Amino acid sequence: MSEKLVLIDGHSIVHRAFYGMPDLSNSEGIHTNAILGFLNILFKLLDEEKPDYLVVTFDEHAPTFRHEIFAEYKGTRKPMPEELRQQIPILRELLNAMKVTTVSVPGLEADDLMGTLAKKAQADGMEVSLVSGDRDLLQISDEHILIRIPKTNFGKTTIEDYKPADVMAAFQVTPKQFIELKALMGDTADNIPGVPKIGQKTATELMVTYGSIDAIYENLDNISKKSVRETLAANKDLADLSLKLATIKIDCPVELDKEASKAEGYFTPEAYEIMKKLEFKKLLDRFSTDVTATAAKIPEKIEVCDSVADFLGKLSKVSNEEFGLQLICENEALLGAALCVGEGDEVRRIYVVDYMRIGGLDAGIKEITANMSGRLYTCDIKKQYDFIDANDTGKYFDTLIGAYLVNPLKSDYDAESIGLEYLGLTVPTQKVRIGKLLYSEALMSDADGLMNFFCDQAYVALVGGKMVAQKLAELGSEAIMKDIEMPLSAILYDMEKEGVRVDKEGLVEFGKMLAGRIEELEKKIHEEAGDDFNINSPKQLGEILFEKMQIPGGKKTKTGYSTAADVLEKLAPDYPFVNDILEYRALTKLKCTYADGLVDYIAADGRIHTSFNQTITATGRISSTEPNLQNIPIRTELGRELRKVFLPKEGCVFVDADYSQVELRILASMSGDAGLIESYSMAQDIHRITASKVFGVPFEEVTDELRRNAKAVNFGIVYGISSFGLSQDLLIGRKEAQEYIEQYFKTYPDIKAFLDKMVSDAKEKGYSTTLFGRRRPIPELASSNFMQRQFGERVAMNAPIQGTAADIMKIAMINTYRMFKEEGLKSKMILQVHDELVIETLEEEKDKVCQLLETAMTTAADLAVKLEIGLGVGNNWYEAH
DNA sequence: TCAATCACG
DNA sequence: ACGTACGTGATTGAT
Repeated sequence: MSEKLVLIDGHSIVHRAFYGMPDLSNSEGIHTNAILGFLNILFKLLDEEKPDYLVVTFDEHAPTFRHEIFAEYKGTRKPMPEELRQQIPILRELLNAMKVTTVSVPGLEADDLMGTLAKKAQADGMEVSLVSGDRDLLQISDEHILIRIPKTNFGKTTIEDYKPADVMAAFQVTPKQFIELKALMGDTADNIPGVPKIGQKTATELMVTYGSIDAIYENLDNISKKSVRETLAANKDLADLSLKLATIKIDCPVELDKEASKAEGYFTPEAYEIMKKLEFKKLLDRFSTDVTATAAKIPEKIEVCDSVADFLGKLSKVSNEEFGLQLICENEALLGAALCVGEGDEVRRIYVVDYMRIGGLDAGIKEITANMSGRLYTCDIKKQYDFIDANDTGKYFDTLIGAYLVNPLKSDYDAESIGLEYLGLTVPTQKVRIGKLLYSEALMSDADGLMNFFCDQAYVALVGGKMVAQKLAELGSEAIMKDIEMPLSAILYDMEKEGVRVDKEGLVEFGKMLAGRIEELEKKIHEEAGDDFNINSPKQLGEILFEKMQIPGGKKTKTGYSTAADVLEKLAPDYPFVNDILEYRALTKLKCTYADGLVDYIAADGRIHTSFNQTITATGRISSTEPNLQNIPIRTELGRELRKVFLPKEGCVFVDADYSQVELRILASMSGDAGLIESYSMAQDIHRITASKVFGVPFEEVTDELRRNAKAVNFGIVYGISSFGLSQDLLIGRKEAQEYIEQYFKTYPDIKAFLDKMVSDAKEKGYSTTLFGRRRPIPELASSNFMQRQFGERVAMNAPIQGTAADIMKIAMINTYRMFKEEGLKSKMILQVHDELVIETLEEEKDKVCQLLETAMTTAADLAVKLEIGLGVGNNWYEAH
């Protein structure tokens, strides 16, 4: 079998990758999307083709023969975006480290190098794949030269392949003719203004008829269409020039160095280091363990205790110093523990199992943590509070939460990513260590894997945790960690454990009721459409609406028609059918996500135990998953009914407390705008008074519509307002929206100044800050892309406000928790919905609870405006809110 | 696994 | 000339 060579056009592929991949950077802010996209394409090619040789070509910054014959050559090209420019030297360095042969010759373009190498290799009897983003290369296509053009869209890569026959099929011309076709169309002379062009259709026709540019000019008189004839006649020189520019040289002075270009051995330690720095986690898996072994390593030795007492003794001994502790918890049982102590070369790892659960490990650890005065580092403490005393959380440091505070934008916070980022360690994942086994199963069948997994975690918790703690100190975020996040972790643990009681029968009943109506609607919709299509498929629905039924209001999304609610709502008045769709959507949502969906989460105790996640959001809010209890319907009456199935336990009621316009109050206070502050002291209804001031109407004469508009502007301000966004929301013209905004800023001038300052500060520093010092980096502000930058600006306006609101609610929760404890109440916080708290309380405690909530929540922050709350009491969530 | 949709603050 | 409100999570259909 003949040998195979893959040739890659470095510059064109890296460009493709850059524009096709979503923006991406590592934690140091180095953009990496083009590099990653390039590597994805490279490895896909290697996997697919398994070539014998690989060469990547690059252009050099030097004039080429094309510049000599045509001075303006590529002269007016758009400059390369800074984000891309930075990545190219890194990519070349990486390719070097991977021992990939890169060829670049000053004065020669990548195209020419590739053309020459390809033709020579073919002459030597090789099969060649030539990979480029540039169609000009199609002229090189030959019997043994396959041209491959990759397309990357949002990280997904597909490749178009061209042999001469495919060129023929696609363009009706041979590879040789293809370049003449391009020359005829003036493609290569793009930069010369004022050149009339011949369209692809005409050019193809001419080429098919006459075969070459020369032949066309010989037959100029036979061309019937006058305009074409004249254009051709007037531009003969240009066509020749175009042809010269676009013809790829196949006689450059380069040779394939077979020895150096062997397609193997890319996964070198040097490459590993670079990819690690770039945080290409998926690619790191491709390196064999002997390569990763040369990288930084966790000390291997583990001291296994043969008795629980021995372990507890050792733990007790270090409990007044800093130590890492990772508990093996499963189903409220403690199966074992890993301890990490010491510093530098003296780091020790100590391990114990208590799988029979007779050693008293659980009680021992609880007692030691209750009395310790050192600092406990761990990964994900919330999962371990069953066995860690929670009376004083200030002495605990959850390394994952710490890393989140350092940078809340990362996608995951686990020992692997923290180990990599802070220690340069490749920590094997749980899957690598014990596969899909449960801890209890691993204990029996892969005890070593389990031990290594937990000892690694304890190591990262301690050694990585110290790095994280140091970073937090540098950022001035220690207080947020110690006073807010760590105490909160224990509260969230309690809330999850407590859960919320849900009426299963009620939920099932609600689902059944919806099912009937849904079935009717489905039948009706299918009848009206004359087609049993899948209403849940936006693709099918779009085709029915905008093609079959010819409803105007066409395209929007990449993949076809938009059938989103805001589009359909505009059509609904004219088409009752569309209304049925909207109702169908609303009902199926209620049934699938809520009625049916929630039933599956009701535990044996009749309650739903959601997870409150502390390391997800960019702004500092918490999130709720499995199930999400922060998006239970309320905006429509039918949806709101669902809240009647959320019940307090026997003998209890719900007390529901929510902040009143907390974000707007924060805005008023942080900006110090006297007008807005005064508005809050003047009246209860902030939207009405805003309308009165902004639109210059006496307070009593503010119409509902004016109030609605003012409310929308208030919201918009908090989101980082744009006239477009406001116009969409209010269904008004952009100009009108712009006037509202201007009027608003005129009324409250300090708001405008404040928002501007938030943006300029964030631009300067690269991050925004809440009132309590929580940071959010905003890398988009440095983007060369206008859209990205504008997004960054809106984020810079919103993040301090939303983030401060999150801080305040967290503080309020901590206040509440402590007050309940001090007062000896049995009441439990069970839900948090960003600005709302739900308490399950004994009937006799409810007045006290209301009073405490009022204090806890309104004193959480000292603002220039009062913090106010709304209180409700009820026998279910519907009634209480 | 992703895109589209829609539920909440 | 672009295409846009901020922050989440679950479900569905299509790939």
